[in-house]
Amino acid sequence: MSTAASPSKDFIREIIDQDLTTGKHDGTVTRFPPEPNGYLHIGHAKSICLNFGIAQEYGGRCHLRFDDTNPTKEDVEYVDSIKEDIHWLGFDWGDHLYFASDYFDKLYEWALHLIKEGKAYVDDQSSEEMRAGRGDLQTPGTDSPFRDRPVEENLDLFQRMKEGEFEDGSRVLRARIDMAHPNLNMRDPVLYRIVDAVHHRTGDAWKIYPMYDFTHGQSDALEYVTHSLCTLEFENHRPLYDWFLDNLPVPSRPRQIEFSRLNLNYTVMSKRKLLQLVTDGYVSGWDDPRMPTISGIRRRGYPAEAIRSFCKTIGITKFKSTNDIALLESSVREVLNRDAKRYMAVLDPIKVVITNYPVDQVEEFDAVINPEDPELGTRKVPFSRELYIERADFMEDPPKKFFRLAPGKEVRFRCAYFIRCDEVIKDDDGEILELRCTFDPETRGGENPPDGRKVKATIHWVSAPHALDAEVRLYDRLFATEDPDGGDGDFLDHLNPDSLEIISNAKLEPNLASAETGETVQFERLGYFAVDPDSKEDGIVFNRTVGLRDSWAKAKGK
RNA sequence: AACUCCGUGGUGUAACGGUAGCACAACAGAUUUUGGUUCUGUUUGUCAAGGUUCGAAUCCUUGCGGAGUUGCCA
Repeated sequence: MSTAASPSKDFIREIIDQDLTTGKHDGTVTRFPPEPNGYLHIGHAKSICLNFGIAQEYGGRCHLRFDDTNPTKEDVEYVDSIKEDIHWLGFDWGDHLYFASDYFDKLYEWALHLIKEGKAYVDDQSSEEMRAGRGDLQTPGTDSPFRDRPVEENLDLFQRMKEGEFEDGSRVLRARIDMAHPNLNMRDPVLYRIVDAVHHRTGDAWKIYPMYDFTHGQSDALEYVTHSLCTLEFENHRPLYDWFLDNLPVPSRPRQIEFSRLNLNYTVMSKRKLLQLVTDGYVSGWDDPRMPTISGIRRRGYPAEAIRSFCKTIGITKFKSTNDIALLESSVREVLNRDAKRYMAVLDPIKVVITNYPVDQVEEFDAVINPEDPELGTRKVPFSRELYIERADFMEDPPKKFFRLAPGKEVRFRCAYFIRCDEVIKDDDGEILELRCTFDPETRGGENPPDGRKVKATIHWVSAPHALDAEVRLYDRLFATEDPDGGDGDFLDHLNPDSLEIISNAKLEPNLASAETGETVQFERLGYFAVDPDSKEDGIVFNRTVGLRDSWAKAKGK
């Protein structure tokens, strides 16, 4: 369905098309292979949309495989959150949930195979010695003194490594390829290392663990993955990926294809840095709404559909690029404009008293729930003599282009009446306490009056006695500079000190009492706001998802 | 000249030897009971130099620029 919608295909889909037409494959199998050592972020979303998206489009399947070959870093906690995030994004792996650790026996057997073929050996060098022997970018490496160890000795040593006879780090199993290879990954890479740790799935069954390189391609082959899609930094691992497939009796022949990872400006994406933000308390957790994690984005109120459409617009290429956060926000607004219910909320209230409105009278006005979806109908909004409006919607001494309320000026209170400001009441410090205004009964519902009078602005309001109190958390970008990773110094130096502003006395239209946790609504003229899980019975909490486009703010800034 | 990969408006991406297009951003204007939405228009680009060709963003050569790679991480 979506294949017909997109006029052009990325280079990966073109390769798949070709493999299908040439008969190289008669189906398409992809996989998403996270290591369960952290939370997923929007960069992973790109890969998820690619792999699961291809499976959908081609009627194939996409496996979820946890790359759990390093027990010191991994945990089930991450397995669970990763599954949740993928589901939230709208994808499902069906019965195809796998773990690299499922293949430990097979991989061990294949290691023995290489040893017997003279293509792997046990190396007793320390990691320092190995590093020295590897050479560097310019100079070839030198052979390990253990490189020509007899097969029987290798078999014996490797088995004893497995049985836990040796200390961590004392020996490794290496492939016997070429110490002078221009690609460092081919200079006798490590296949197995000794790790004395409890694995979250295999417990203490293993004392040795395979490396990523010795695991990934073989796992793909065992699962009959046809196209193994990964990011660019694995490009120079591909010769090794292929070397294992060439030298092992694998059941199928997957192909690794690399694409460019996602970068976004004004944020960081590396797991290490995100972790530091959490552990050092710069954010409230992995799901802090300012984080680029899937859980953060979700809590912020970004719809999964917007993430998917964003991933579609940025495309798949091999060139390094940095996407503008504005592009993501534009996808978010597009979905939310279509779907979000509208309400009125006042974030920074000033009291307004309608002096000619009866003291105890309350009227209910009909307000459209979503102009993009008229079938949703209308809601009732109470209006009374005392109201709140936004402080920014009143100026005592307005500039020419200011259309909103000012002394002697008239505006429309949305869906209610034309209101004129007569008087400004201030305290001794000159702080505005309230505005005294009058309404025009001939403008009921906000209609233009019979005399043809017009106003230039319509502003939102909340009836004071009916208002719900709420906390609203306003988020801005976490970093003040476009590329916090670039340049000199610590990325933490680029943190935006104003990335969170908490408003504790926001006034909401009473209909908002029924908003559910996780729901994202529009506060008219302000932006989109999502109900935070911190909300309690007696106090609702909103996160600002993203503001509305604001051409007045822009004009004012000039 | 280590090796590999990559260079298209401000950003992201298309054009598969035949009119450089789309989205975001920006800037104008129209509509509007959200300074929202919608609609219209405008500005800005093929890294460079050679070559092949009737014709080059696309093919070739050279140069320039960027990224990745020297974990017993993935």
